Amino acid sequence: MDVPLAHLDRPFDYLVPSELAETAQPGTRVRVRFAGQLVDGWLLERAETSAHDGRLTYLERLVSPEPVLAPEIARLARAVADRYAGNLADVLRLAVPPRHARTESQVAARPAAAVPPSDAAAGSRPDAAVAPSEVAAGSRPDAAVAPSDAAGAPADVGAGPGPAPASATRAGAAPERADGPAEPAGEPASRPDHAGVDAGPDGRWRDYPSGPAFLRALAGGRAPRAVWSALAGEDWAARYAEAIEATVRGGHGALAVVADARDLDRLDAALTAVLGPGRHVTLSAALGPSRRYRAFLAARRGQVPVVIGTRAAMFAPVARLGLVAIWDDGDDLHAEPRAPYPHAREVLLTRAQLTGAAALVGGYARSAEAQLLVETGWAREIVADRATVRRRTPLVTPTGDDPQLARDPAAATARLPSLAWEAARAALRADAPVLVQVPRRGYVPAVACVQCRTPARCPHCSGPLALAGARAIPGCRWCGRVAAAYACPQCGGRRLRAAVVGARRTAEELGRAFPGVPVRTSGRDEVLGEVPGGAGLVVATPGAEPVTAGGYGAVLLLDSWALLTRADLRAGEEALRRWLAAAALARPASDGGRVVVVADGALLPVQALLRWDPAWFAARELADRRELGFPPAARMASLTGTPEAVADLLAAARLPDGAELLGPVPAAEEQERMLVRVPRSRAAALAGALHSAAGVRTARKAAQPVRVQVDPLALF
DNA sequence: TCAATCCGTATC
DNA sequence: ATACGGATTGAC
Repeated sequence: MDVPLAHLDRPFDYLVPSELAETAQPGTRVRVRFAGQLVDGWLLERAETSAHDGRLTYLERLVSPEPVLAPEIARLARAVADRYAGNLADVLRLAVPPRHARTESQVAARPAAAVPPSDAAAGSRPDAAVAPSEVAAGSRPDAAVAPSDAAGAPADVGAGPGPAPASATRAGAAPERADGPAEPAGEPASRPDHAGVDAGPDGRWRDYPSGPAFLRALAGGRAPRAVWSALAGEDWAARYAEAIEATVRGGHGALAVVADARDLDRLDAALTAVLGPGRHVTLSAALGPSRRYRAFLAARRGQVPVVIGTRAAMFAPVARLGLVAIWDDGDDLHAEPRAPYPHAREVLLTRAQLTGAAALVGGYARSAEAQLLVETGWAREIVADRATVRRRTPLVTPTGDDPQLARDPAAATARLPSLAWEAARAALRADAPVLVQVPRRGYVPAVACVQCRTPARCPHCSGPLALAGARAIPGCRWCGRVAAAYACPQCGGRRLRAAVVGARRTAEELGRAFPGVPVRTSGRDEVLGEVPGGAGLVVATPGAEPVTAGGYGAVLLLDSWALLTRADLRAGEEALRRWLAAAALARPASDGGRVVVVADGALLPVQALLRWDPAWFAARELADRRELGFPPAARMASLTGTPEAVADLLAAARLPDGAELLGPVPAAEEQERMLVRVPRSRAAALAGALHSAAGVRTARKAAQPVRVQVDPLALF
């Protein structure tokens, strides 16, 4: 029922009129009379009986005979709704693009060319849909629309779709052993090429000891699950294309999600090179309604075995799904901003869990969530050995805590430390391009110790301290306590200051520091995909770094201070993710590739960059989060609304044992925000409790809404 | 005692 | 939204 009210978030039974007996199949859109109104709905299941004792009404009409909602997706949507304390209707709105009638009739159902027939059993589920119901349809219109338990209530999966080691181990899905030898040890000291696909079935997965085994498992139709740390200079899109190709060769379909249009273009090109044209579709919100629906239909009808896209594709139907993949899962674009705010990584992992598909979570960096997958044994890591890492990695140097500015006056005005200036000059002399990464402005400035720059955290709850306006007394953004007598735990310092980002001007100033060198910028307004080799400066904001054919001679990471002091739980992780993404575009040290990061080399994220060891950092990060009780070690939900509404919801909620309330802190005007924290083992119970409580309120027609967000991207 | 009305709740 | 049931109220 397309009614986003929590207390109506369940199936309702309707009679199927005999003229719709054939066409009203599960997965179709229908119109029904509900509480005196005509509303849209989903036909979830046909059944011969109904548990409802009241009188049943007939379906009003069939919107279209196209069964757009695949059974697998119906189950997935229910699981996602449950995980995020949301409604099925909301998730289905995200999962199935709006119907485009003209497209639907234009694109007459061609015979499925790509993949062996499949569908209801998408993947390998024996228990998918119950009661297809012929009988009811033919004779009397007494069939019912009822998904009820079949698709609904995913057995309490403990922590939900996330890593739940116990339930994760299935015969077919056991992570492929990272078998040791076999692969060429004497890899020639060849440069990582920044373009091009290697010959051989394993492609360049050979650079990772367990890589070939992963590909073999995919090609063998098995379901390995991997967290992949890409080497510097890695052509990740080609590797993804190879993994997808292996999956298709193994007789399955694949789905890959990337963060933005640029990554999508790259993957699209790589996939076309490997699979040939017409074997995949791309799905993104940017396509527009008609093309989006067309691509969706092609996938739904099984005409292509592979779907790639941005997060709009995370629910895409894929016949015989054999692999779900996500690249750079730490990018916050993977978080859906519409209710119930699901994250692409979690959705894809849920799909892997539900269908027994393989999973690939890759990036130059590793998120704490990915680390959790590794540590719980849900997935195996695919990493290169240290010797290979060293061979591929540029030379990374920190400028130290108090960077000495370059002597050159022009460089000094650009706030360029001498180390950075020299690295850039050397690269330009060698006729190599130089990448300069500067943070975008607009970050909420956190406060940190003036002396040692340690970010200031609340002594009570470890939340971030902030200076509200001109007021000199810092307060906690989580629990609202005022930290009047704050003393830095590191150095005892008592003075705090806000981090201020000055970014844009740097770009212009850089041009002056290197007269005669062409300067290009890539950022929000205009994102460059690729720049030519040869001497030149490229100033880019994080995420907008163009690639260049031979790799950059030098990469400068400026104003890292602003990244590191963001008022965000993930500041360190995010800084490292952005640095690695930029540094990965540099040539290896053996080719003179250099990276200069303007930061203190003692800081953990900087250390991780120097060593090029994202796994090590992720392990530290996850350990910290465990200690502090932060996600993903704990599960959190935020409740936002007027104080009365939030209190009302909490009063109605039967929170699980051990639930902790943090806050309130002021949110938008007249609004406040509460955080609820539970151990991971209570995650499902928390979501259930919040959803029921929301149901109590919608049933009562409470006027003031409360926004419930499980795993909010930003905790403050 | 009965009907008009109010309120809360369910909605196939 | 609207329809319904049960409780409440007020007039006969």
